[in-house]
Amino acid sequence: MITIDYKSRKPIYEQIIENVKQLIIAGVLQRDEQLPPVRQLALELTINPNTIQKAYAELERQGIIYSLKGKGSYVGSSLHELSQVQKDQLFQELDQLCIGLMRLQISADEVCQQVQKSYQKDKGVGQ
Amino acid sequence: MITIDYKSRKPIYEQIIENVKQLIIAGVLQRDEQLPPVRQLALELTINPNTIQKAYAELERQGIIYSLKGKGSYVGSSLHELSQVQKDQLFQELDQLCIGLMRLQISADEVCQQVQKSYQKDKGVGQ
Amino acid sequence: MITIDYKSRKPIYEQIIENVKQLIIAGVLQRDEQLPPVRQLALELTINPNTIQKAYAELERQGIIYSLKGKGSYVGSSLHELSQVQKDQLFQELDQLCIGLMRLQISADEVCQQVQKSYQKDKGVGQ
Amino acid sequence: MITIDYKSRKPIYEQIIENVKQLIIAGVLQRDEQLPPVRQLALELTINPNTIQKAYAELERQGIIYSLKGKGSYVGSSLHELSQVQKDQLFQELDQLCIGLMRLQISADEVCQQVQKSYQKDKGVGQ
DNA sequence: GTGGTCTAGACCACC
DNA sequence: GTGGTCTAGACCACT
Repeated sequence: MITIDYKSRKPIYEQIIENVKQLIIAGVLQRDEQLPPVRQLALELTINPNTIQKAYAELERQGIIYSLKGKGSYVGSSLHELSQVQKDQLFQELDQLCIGLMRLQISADEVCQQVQKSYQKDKGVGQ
Repeated sequence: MITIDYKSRKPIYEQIIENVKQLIIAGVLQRDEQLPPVRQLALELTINPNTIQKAYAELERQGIIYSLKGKGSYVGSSLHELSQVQKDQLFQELDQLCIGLMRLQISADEVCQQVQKSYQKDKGVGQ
Repeated sequence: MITIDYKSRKPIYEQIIENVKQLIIAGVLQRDEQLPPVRQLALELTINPNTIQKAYAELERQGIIYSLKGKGSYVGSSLHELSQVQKDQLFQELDQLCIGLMRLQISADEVCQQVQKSYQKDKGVGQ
Repeated sequence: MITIDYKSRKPIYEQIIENVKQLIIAGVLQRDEQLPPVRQLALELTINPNTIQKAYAELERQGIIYSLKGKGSYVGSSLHELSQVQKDQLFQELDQLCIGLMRLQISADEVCQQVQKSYQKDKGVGQ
């Protein structure tokens, strides 16, 4: 459900944060549903529990999830414009990327074709 | 000519390397043309000269540029498939981005429109 | 009668212990009087009965109360200097607090005024 | 300059956060002044550097300080109502404390005397 | 078993 | 030398 890119420059704990947010937006994780326990997720991803803990702590600080000591972590309520913020962030990254692509004399059309290809390839992955 | 994103996670010296490569590929910097001196570029970007130095050193190690002690740094000759490698890297990043966008239920078409917009906006910047 | 601060860092079962002790010292709970049954108190405070149980167990270990299987828990006899120990603890906390207040350039007089206000506000609550 | 109460229930990293905030408010740490480096402070307090790091990270997140990789951490600018917030928090703790003190039949006057004593004792410490 | 905190020690990128 | 991230392993409080 949650995938990590170990080669990425983005810290693992931030990747987890992004992942959880997206899963909530996509409706995979519902309101008040329990998140995978820290240790279990650590085992699944073969990552140190502290790293998961850091991600969950930040999610709680943002009001995205809430934690009950000794019980677990759960999807919270304050998710209003989560989706829009995420989208803006990704579109901003896309913008940066396009600057680089332009400099390589790559046409917008070719980029779009590549986008279509990515969508085909990953179809069904996030569902 | 060279732009730095200080908020980016990508190290400054790597941003410089990328920038120089793209400028060479785009033909802005020609063969045997002199690169901006380390100190001057450091002043322009208000960056520590060591950081520029590190970028230039790596570019020389890769054979992209050559340096003449006491004279300056110049665009080298071994640029064969520079372009293709760069393109592959950027397309891979684009791929990662698409995964996130799909999860937000954003259609490939909307992404392509955004790409077109970016191209319009930045037209002429990199030239 | 017993109040819990769920946001407090002090564990719930310790808060209960403190509360019971203070109620005994204040004379609200008399010698050999029955304490609220574990399950009832759990319901009132919407807390896990185990937590109440843990508090009562510790109170019994300290000799403050005694429990009769199948009957209930009762206020015990060994209460000699309970009051003094409690007072010392609270005064120590007060001391810590004053250090922080001093650093904020808040005068002792202003603190005292605040103390008076607290006493006014809570008058009758603990009785 | 920074003091930790190891017996306190309040996590060490939170105590550090409070301490730094108070030092800034009291004017001991000025705008753009460098904070003690993570490792140095860790040595002074004989605390793990990770704990200091956690405190600094949270302070940066709150906009109280800013960090420059490889250079250091510095006092930031967004300190507007820091003082008032801190005061409110401490007064709230004081309020809680008074409730306990009242139950022990300790008069407001006696509490105030104790406050005066604390102020005498710690005079000059925070300066 | 679950989250929260802390220690010890390591590596990386940047200055 | 400095901040940022991560691992490994531990203890505590709560359910």
